[in-house]
Amino acid sequence: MTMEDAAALIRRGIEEAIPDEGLAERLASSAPLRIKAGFDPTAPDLHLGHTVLINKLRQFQDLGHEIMFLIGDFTATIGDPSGKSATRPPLTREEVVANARTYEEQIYCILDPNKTRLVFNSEWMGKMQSADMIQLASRYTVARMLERDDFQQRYRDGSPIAIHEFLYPLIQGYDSVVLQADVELGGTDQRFNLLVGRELQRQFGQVPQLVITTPLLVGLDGVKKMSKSLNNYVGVREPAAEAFGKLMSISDDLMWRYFELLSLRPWSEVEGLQRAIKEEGMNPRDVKEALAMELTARFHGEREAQRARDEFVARFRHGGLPEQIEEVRLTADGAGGIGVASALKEAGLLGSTSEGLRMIRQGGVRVDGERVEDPRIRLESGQKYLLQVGKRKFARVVVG
RNA sequence: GGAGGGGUACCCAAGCGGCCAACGGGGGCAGACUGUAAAUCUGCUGGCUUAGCCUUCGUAGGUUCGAAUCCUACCCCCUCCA
Repeated sequence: MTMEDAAALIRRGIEEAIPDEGLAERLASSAPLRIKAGFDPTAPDLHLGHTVLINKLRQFQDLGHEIMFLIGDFTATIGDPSGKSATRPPLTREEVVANARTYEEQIYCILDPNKTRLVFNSEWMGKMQSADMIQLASRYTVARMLERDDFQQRYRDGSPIAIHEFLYPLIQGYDSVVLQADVELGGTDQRFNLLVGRELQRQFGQVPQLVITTPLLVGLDGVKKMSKSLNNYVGVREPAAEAFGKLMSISDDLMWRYFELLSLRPWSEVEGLQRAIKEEGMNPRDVKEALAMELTARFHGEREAQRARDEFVARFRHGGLPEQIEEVRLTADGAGGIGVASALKEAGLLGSTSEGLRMIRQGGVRVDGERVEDPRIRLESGQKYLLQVGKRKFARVVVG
C-alpha cells in the first residue's frame, strides 16, 4: 500500500485530523505509531455507533501500528465534566476488571487481540503524589481551559464549574504523555481534551500527538445520532437475525454512510457498487444485503449471518414464517372460546383489544394465513391457531 | 424574598364553557405498491363485554344542566429582578 493510500484510508469518514498535514507525515514514519484511544470503565454495551472509532483503530492496526486501548479507570473517579452526572459511585477494582473484559469480548470482533494493548490509567495516576498533581496543573492555564465550549458556556451563564473538572482534560492529556502517544482518536466531543494532550506533550518535550476525531453515526432512522435511548441502534451483541433485519431497514441513502464508517471494504470497491447501481441497474437491496452480511458476520460469524439472511429472505421476500414461533396457551372466556382481538392481546402480540380491533379493520391480522375480515370471529376452545399481525408478529395459540 | 409564564395523550404542541377521546406535527403501527423491515402513497394511533359504555388534559375540591376550558387550595417546572 502506498503512502497516499494509507492516508486516504485513515481519512475515510473521519471528522477531522489535527494538524491535517501531519497525517501523511506521521504515516510515513518507518516505526509503528503508538495509537491511543480512551474509554470509560463503565459496563459497555456497544452499538455500531461506538464501533466507528474502533474500526478506525483497526485500520491503523492493519497498517501495522500499535493500538493502546486505554481504560480510564482513574479518570472515572473524577466524574465527567459535562455537568450532568456530578458524581458516579467509584468502581471497585473487580468491577473495572470485569468491565474491561466485557470490552474485550466486544472489540476483539474488530481488533486483533495480539496487536492490542489494554492499559489502565490508574496504573500511573494512582501513584501520583499531590505535589506532582499540582505540578501537572501548573502546565495549563485557566484561560485555555475556558476555551472549551461547555466550560465557556457555563462560565458565561454563571453555572458552577468545579475545580476538579479542570483536571479531567489534564489527566487525559497526561495519559498521552505517559504513553508517548503518536496519535489519539476520539469522538468529536473529545476534541478539546485531545488537544490538551498535544499541549502537554509539547510541555514535556514530546512531539505532539496527531488528533483524529470521528463523527457520530446516524441511527437507523437516518436523522438522529445512533443511541440506545432513541432505539435506533444495532447492538454489537444483539441476535444476528435482529441485527441483519435492522440493517436491511436503513434507507438507500444512509447505506453509503454506513459503508463509509462501518465497512472495512476498500473504498474503491464501494465506489464500484455505487456505479453498478447507477449504470448497470444493480438492485440496491442486494448491496444493502452485502453490507448487512458483512456487519452481522463480524459480530456473529459467517454461519450465523448466513442463517439470519436466509431467514430474512424467506420471511420478508417470500412472506414465509419465522423459524421460531412462540406458543401460547389462552384461556377461553365465558362463552367457550375467545374473540380474535382479545386473543391477539392475550398472546402478547398487541397491547390491547382495541388495538387488535383496529388492526383487523386495517387488514393486518391473519389467522392460519387467512386475513380476518370480521372482527367478531371467535377462536374455538381446544383448537390450535397460528396468529399473525403485520409481517413481523407471530404466535401459535391453543385455546384452553 | 419580589414579578411573571407554564404543567394537555409516547414526544412536541393547539384548544380556554357544550360540536373534545381532544386540531396539527414527530414518532410508532397497519395497508397498498415495490427492489426490502428502502422510497412513495393511504389509514390508524386511551380502554372495554366496541352500532354502546368507561376513564383521561399536574393534584384535590368547588361553580354549572354541562369543565381540558371558570373559581379555590396544593404540588411541580421555567424566566426576569433582589
